[in-house]
Parts: sequence; C-alpha cells; structure tokens
Amino acid sequence: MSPRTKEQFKTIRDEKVNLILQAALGLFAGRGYASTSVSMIAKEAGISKGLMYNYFKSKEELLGEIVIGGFKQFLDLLVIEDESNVKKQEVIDFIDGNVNLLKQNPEYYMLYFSLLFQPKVFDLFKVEFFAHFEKTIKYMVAYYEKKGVRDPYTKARFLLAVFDGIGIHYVSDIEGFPLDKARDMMVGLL
Amino acid sequence: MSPRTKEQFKTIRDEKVNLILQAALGLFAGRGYASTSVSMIAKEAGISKGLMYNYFKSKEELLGEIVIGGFKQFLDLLVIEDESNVKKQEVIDFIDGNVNLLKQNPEYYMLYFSLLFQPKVFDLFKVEFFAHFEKTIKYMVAYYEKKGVRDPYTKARFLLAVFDGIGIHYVSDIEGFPLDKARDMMVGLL
Amino acid sequence: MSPRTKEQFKTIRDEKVNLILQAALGLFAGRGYASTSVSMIAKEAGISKGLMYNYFKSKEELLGEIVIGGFKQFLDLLVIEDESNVKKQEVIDFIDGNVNLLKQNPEYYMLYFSLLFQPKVFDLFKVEFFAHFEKTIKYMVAYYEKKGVRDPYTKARFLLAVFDGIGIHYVSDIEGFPLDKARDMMVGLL
Amino acid sequence: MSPRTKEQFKTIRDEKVNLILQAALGLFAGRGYASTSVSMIAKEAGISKGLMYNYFKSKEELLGEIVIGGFKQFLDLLVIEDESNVKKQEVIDFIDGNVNLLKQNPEYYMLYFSLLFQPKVFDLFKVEFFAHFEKTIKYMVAYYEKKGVRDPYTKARFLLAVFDGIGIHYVSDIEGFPLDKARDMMVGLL
DNA sequence: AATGAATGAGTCTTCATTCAT
DNA sequence: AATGAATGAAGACTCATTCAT
Repeated sequence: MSPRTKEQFKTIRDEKVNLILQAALGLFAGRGYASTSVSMIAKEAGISKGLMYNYFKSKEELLGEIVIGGFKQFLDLLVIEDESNVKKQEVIDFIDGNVNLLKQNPEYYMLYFSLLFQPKVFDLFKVEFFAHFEKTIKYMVAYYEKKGVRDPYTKARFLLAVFDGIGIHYVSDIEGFPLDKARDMMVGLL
Repeated sequence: MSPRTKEQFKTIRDEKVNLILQAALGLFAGRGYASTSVSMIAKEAGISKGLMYNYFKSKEELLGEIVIGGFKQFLDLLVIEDESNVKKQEVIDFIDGNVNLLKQNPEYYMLYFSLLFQPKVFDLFKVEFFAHFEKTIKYMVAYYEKKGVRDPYTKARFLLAVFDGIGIHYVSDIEGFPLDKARDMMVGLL
Repeated sequence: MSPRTKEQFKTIRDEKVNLILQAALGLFAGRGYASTSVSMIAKEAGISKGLMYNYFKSKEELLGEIVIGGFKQFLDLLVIEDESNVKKQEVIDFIDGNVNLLKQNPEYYMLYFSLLFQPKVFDLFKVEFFAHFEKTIKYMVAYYEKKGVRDPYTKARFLLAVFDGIGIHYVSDIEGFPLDKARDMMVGLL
Repeated sequence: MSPRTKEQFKTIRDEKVNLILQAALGLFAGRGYASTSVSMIAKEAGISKGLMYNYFKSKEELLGEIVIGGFKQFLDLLVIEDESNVKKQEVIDFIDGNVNLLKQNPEYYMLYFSLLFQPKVFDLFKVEFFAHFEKTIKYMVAYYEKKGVRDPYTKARFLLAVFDGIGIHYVSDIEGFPLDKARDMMVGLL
C-alpha cells in the first residue's frame, strides 16, 4: 500500500498537537507547571508519553508554545491606529477584549498568572512578556497624557494593575466575581 | 558549662526553626515550591537535611507553617471596632498596613501570590484564606453601604481586586512600580 | 513508463541498501554503535525509518552486515599460494593491502577497532574474526619458521599486534601519523 | 545519640566511592560506556541507584574520574631526569611499567582502548590524553635523536603504536598472548 | 517500496524521607 | 539536637521497533 500523503500526515499531526496543547493547558493551569508530569499530559491527551516528544522537543517547549500561542491573543487586542492620538474607544475595546478572553478562556489566564510567579519558568518568555507590557504602558500613558491628567504614568500603571487584579479575582472565583460590573468600573477610570 | 535550661533549649529550637522558615520563604518565593528541594533549604539555613525533619514533619508542613505564619500578619491589619460602623480611617489603616507589609516583605507576597495559583498547595490554607477573605469583603461591603454607594458589593470586590493587582505589579517590579501613588489612588476609591 | 523489471527492482534495492550501509558505517564509526540511533541513520541515508526495517531486521543486523561485509575485504588480502611455503612477497602484499585499505577506508577501521572493545557487539562476528585471525597467525608462523627465526610464534603475534597498533594510531591521527614510513618499518620486521 | 564524626563519614564515603568505581570500571570495560546503565553499576556495587548520585554528579563524571584516575598511573611511569638526555634505561622502565600495569590491570586498559573509539566519550578527556601523548612522543623523539637514528620522529611514533598494539592484543587474549617476549622485542626496537 | 505516527520499555537523574549513629 | 548516608519512587526523555496506510 502506498504511504499516506503529506496532507494526511499533517492532519494527523495537527490533531494530535492540539490534543496535547489542550491537555497541557488544562493541567498546567490547574496544577502548576512543575507539578504536572508528562505522563499526566499524555494520559489526559490519550496518547503515549513518547508521542509527546514527537511533537514537542521537551516539556519546556510545550509550555513555551502554549504561552506564546496564548500571547498572540493578547497582542491582537491592543489596536491603536495613531500612537500620538490614542482614542478612548480603542482603550475600551482593549478592556472589553480582555474581559471576553477572560470569560472564554479562564484557564489560559490562570496559567498566565501562575507563570508570573514561577521565576524559573517565567524566564522562558520574559522577553516577549516585557515587550508587550511596555508597549501597553506606553499607549496608556499616551492616552492619559492626551486626556491631560496630572500623573499619566501612575494612572497607566495603576490601570494595568487593576486589570490584573480583576483577572485574578475573576479566575479565582468565576461564579462569584461580578466581572461585568467591574469592567464598567474600570472604564470609569479612563 | 552548666546544662542548658529548658528556656535555653527553647531558644535554640526557636532560632533554628526561624532559620529554616526564613531560608524556605526566600527559596519558595524565588524559585517556586516545587522547584525548591529540602537540600537547598537545609543548605541555605546552614543545617543538615535530617534536622529539618526534626522540626517539620514534611516539606509540605514547612510550607504550611510559613503560609499560616505570614497570614497572621494580614489578619491583624484589619481592625474594625464596630462592625456596623466601619470607619474610613480603619479602611485606610488596612490599606496602609498592607502597603507597608508589601514594602517590608515583598518576598512573602511573592510567595503568597504564587501559591494562589498552585491549587495543590493552595489547599493547605484554603480554609483560613477564604475565611479571611470573606470577612474582609463583609467589612468593605459594610463600609460602602454606610457610605451609601449604589452597588456596595461590586465596589468591595473591585477594591480588593485592585488591591491584589497593585500587590502583584509591585512585587513584580519593585523598582519601577509607583506604589505610594497607587496607594493614594486606592484611597481615592474609598 | 513500463513496469520495472526484476533487475531494476534489484538495483533499486541494492542502491538503498548501500545508502543505508554507508550512512550507518559513517555514524557507527563516528559516534559509536550505541550512540547512533536508527533515526539518524535513516535521516543520513535520506530514507524513512520504516524503510530501513524493510531491508534489515534490526539495528543489530545492520551492524552485522556492515561488519561481515567489511571483513571480506580483509580476508581477500591474505593470499597464500602454498601454505607450506609462505613467500615474503605474499606477506608484503598482505601488509600493503591493509595499508591501502586503511588509507581508503579509515572509517571502516575506526569501526572495526571500536567494535573489538564492545563485547556485546563483538559477539556478532567473533567466530569469523577468530577464524581469520588464527589463519593469519598460522601463515605468519609458517613464514617465520621457514625463515628460521628463533621464536616464530612470538614473532608472528608481535607482527600482528604491531599491525593493529599502526592501524589505531593512523585512524586516530590520519594527518599526523607517518603511515608509509611505518609500513616500511613493518616490512623491516619480516 | 551524637552524629557520626567527620572521620567516620569520610570512611563510609571512601568505601562506597571505591565500590562504585570498581563496579563501574569493570562494567564500562566489559560492555562499553554507553551500554552500561547506572542501574547495572548500582547493582554491581550493591547500592541503590540514588546513592551513586550522592558521590558522582553524573554517569559522565563517574567515567571521568575513572579515566583521570587511571591516567595518573600512566603519567607516573614516564620519568625522565634530563629532557635533553633521555637514557635507554628510562625508556625501558617506562615500557616495563606499562607492561606491569597491563598485567595488573587489564580491565583499565580495556576501558582505555574502548574509549579511544567512542568519540562522544573521548571528548571528555581529550585534553589530558593529548597532553600526555605529545609529551611521550617528545621524549621518545629526544631519545632516538640522541641515539642518532635516521628518522627519530617516525621511530618514536612507530614505537608508541607498537606499544598500543601489544596492549590491545594482550587484553584481548590474556592467556594466549606472549606479553613478556613481546616486551623483549619492543626493547629490541630501542 | 515507502512513510512517519505511535508505542513502551528503558535511561539518566532528582528528591522527599528515613535511619543509624 | 544533629549529621549525612541511604533508599525508592517518580520524573523527563530516548529509541528500537511496529503498523496502518
């Protein structure tokens, strides 16, 4: 019999990769990176341990792909047309985008926050993280400057801190935390 | 030399216990719980591995004691004289107390936040944590109710979320984050 | 295109087999048998892992074929017309044949020597090896006997030991070792 | 009860380290480095796998210590009083020293030769090896120069090659190879 | 004839914990 | 109160081999 075509192989690969990524995201978020074993991931994904290494060079790389992959969602949320003229609606869209992501993908946020506090792991994607973070600060400062508030930098950092606070409290207590109303309060800070 | 009195033994014991607790706190905060080995802790504390087990039943118990021990600091900050009449100054004192702890002991906060996102570990102090948290919410709701704001519960949860956001951003960037000004902004939310 | 004839299939087969043998020889010699994976061999040969198993039952069998295959070259070098009258020129031809093989195929020698010291692997071609080795000793003894030296057996074993010493030092330092002059010295020992 | 004294601990350590080194030497020599597992070594030494890592950072380091340790025996054999006047007796002593080592410790030589042909492993102690080797060449060249032979360098390299050839054939066939007579023949080459 | 996904046993290594002293 | 040798279970990772296509 002739071998499978390249497309067939690609399909198989993509399916399995997704299976693994999903399983790993859930476990990393729910138990922490260090406390999740490759065996657990394989079991959760319904594959053998060995196969994971067919698709990811290491447990670390697997984490990296999850993190970088999720990161792109964030990056796409911050759309500023004119850097010298950041509009309120753009900031609101940014906030709402994040709120939606939070609702749709609380697991990913869980992971994101947990990683912030695992220095050894955090080193892996420090660079991307800070690049994104600083860009966001810059835009927020520009926004508040344009608005003419007294201390735009503090305002910007405060808002972003509030942001993460909301995120943490929401993912820690999805049922109880009033996310939508908190969103309104954040918008009130603009 | 005369044999040591019970008091002296107690002192030696306390000294060693403290040594171990300090070493462990630093390492847990700096590297994560799972990535810190008992050997590291013993080395850092200048004692043998075996001795640690003389004072703590397990690595997990050691963590537990650190967490519970640090927790008491939090608890003591929230002093409300009359539950039916929460005063603004009391809330401000609570905020300032926390800000001071943050400044004096960022490591502990680092650990505290990191643990929030390691469910396995979090289980150790879940009960105390939620009890404290709910009490705090209750007081804050009472405060806002008395003040007559529209949605006291949301206000309360928002403020506490902001609180943690500030904490996280501060311990993540001690040099750069404008903690004092952020504190003023928080007070402004009261 | 007309269907390939049996001959053509044979050719394709032989080509692939050769590709694999060459790739494996290089890798086994360069990294050791145990440290060379089947994946590496397949990659180096430009085929899939699965195909290798179409031609060789196992990695071990592949090694066996390389060893046996290379061994035949040795065997053909020792041409003695009359066992009771071993001529000097025949021995010189044997030496020169080996020297030429060394120059043309140092990789094979590298492998050959490395296998001598991996008993598990050595077992694969022990029998052929000792048969060849003893025959060679016998001829060399006959040669020295005829020549009338005092201790022909020791002479014979010494010469063969020298032989391997030269081989090892040459393949270990192809640029630096004066093979041709060493060859002359060996001939001087006859 | 009071803890063991430092001397007691040291005794235990030294004993175990030796046990491990002996077990490892035998196995590495007999099966090759790559084909010997840490489990085998532990079993052979009568200890747990974990304990090996108490004394050696890795399997590689264990190999390193064996190799370096054995290497010192070689180095001590080559004693040249005056580099510009290498005496025949000094060279003979060198040869005899090696022959004695061969007899007493064929396993070590087995290992030494097997490592020469495991490139990945060889890299670990390349530097020491070549330093020793080049020094030996230098002295032998000096010896032959002083003696006034035509091509001292070739003579030197030839002799050292012979040396290894003898070694290989001896350890490969301890019973059958006439080592003492071969030694005399080597001395005859001086 | 050919592919590469998939498996599972086995490898090196780490580490919490125990224990003799 | 104190040490560190010792263990064993578990973890990340590799790889020869099989198999559906």
